[in-house]
Amino acid sequence: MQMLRDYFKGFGDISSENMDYLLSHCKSREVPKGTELIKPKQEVDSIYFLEVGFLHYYTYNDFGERVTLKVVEPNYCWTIMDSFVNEVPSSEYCVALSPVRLCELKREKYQAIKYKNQELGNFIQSIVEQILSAKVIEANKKSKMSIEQRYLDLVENHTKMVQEVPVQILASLIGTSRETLHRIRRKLAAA
Amino acid sequence: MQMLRDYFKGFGDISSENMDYLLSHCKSREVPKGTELIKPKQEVDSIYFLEVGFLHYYTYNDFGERVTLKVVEPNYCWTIMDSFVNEVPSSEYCVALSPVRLCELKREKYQAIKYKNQELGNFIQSIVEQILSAKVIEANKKSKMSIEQRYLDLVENHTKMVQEVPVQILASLIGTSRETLHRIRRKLAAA
DNA sequence: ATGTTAATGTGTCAAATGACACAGCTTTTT
DNA sequence: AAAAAGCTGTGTCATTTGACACATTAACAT
Repeated sequence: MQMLRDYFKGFGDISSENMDYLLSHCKSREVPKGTELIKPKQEVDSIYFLEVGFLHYYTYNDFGERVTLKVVEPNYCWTIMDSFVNEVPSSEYCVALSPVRLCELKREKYQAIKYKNQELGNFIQSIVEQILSAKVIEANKKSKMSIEQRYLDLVENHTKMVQEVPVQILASLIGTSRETLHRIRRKLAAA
Repeated sequence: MQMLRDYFKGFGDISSENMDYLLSHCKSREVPKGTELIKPKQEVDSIYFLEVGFLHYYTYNDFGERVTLKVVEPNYCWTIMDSFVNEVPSSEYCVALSPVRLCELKREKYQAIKYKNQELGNFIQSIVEQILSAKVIEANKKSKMSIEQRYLDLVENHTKMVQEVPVQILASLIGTSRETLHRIRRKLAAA
């Protein structure tokens, strides 16, 4: 749980009682490689915090191609937002790409934390605001980068992901085919 | 203000006193076409709600090309998240594409509302959660759609925007060149 | 009203991309 | 251990795209 504790700390100060209360509602869990954590039609009622390994969050487009929406890496908090917030079934998949350890926070627990006391309410509010801000920054950054720049960004800022996740998944993540990503890698290796 | 009132109502129920309190902190404002609402280096300390007209939110990439990040349309709540949340200068532009009427909510007012009472605090929290959810859904949708599908989506769900906003801006918004968008339009017109 | 700037439509051409096809490896399954 | 399944590297080729150039039209400023 130390990793999650540090993650929370990054969002601001909070009393140690409240921090312990928060952490006591999160349950650690091990998931073997290949596990389908989430399938379409399933209701997602948890937020996940990844400690070890990688998750593949993906869906299919109208042409039947698999599209990677996100590769979740350690020290990242993730859920299927639509399903979690609006209490509707997921239409997407999430599979463990490697042996994974994660912390799970159930919706009821999340709600309980929000209303436990003022400090916790404000703390959660602040986290959600900061995550929203990060999402918008990420989307804007993606919009202005070329495919090659997106790959370089992965290499630089997500080195372990590039090493451990299949190239086809990375290609889809940055919005191209595995062949084109391969050409980019070949070009970069030559330089 | 009626438009903003209805917008808030869409996020859930709230007492009429609190609704009035909320609205009393928002200031309506008219902005002529071409106004640079926001420039780089400027600190953005407001949230904007658009009532009439269109805003062009854009930046420049490393190749010096202008990239449209968002076309803000009526009944939409918008700000430069990074600047607003983290209190840093903007690195992006926002210009009125047409005569605009908007409501402005300053950061201090926003903070005051959050802490005014429990119901307002929860209400704001719920809005931020729902906006976060919408952002993620939007980004995922974009990831799985082709350029042509994105354009068709604009035609279907943002008809007025397609009519009033220059094609080059729309092209950039959906992630292509104006020539390619033109080809798509020609093809669709033929069918 | 008139010159100026911005936006649009269109054609050509070179470059980038995706679709296939297949061989070589690695990992998983039986 | 053998078979199957999945991932990777690579070449060819047709298609798509972006870059450029330029004519036409619309919007704006003086």
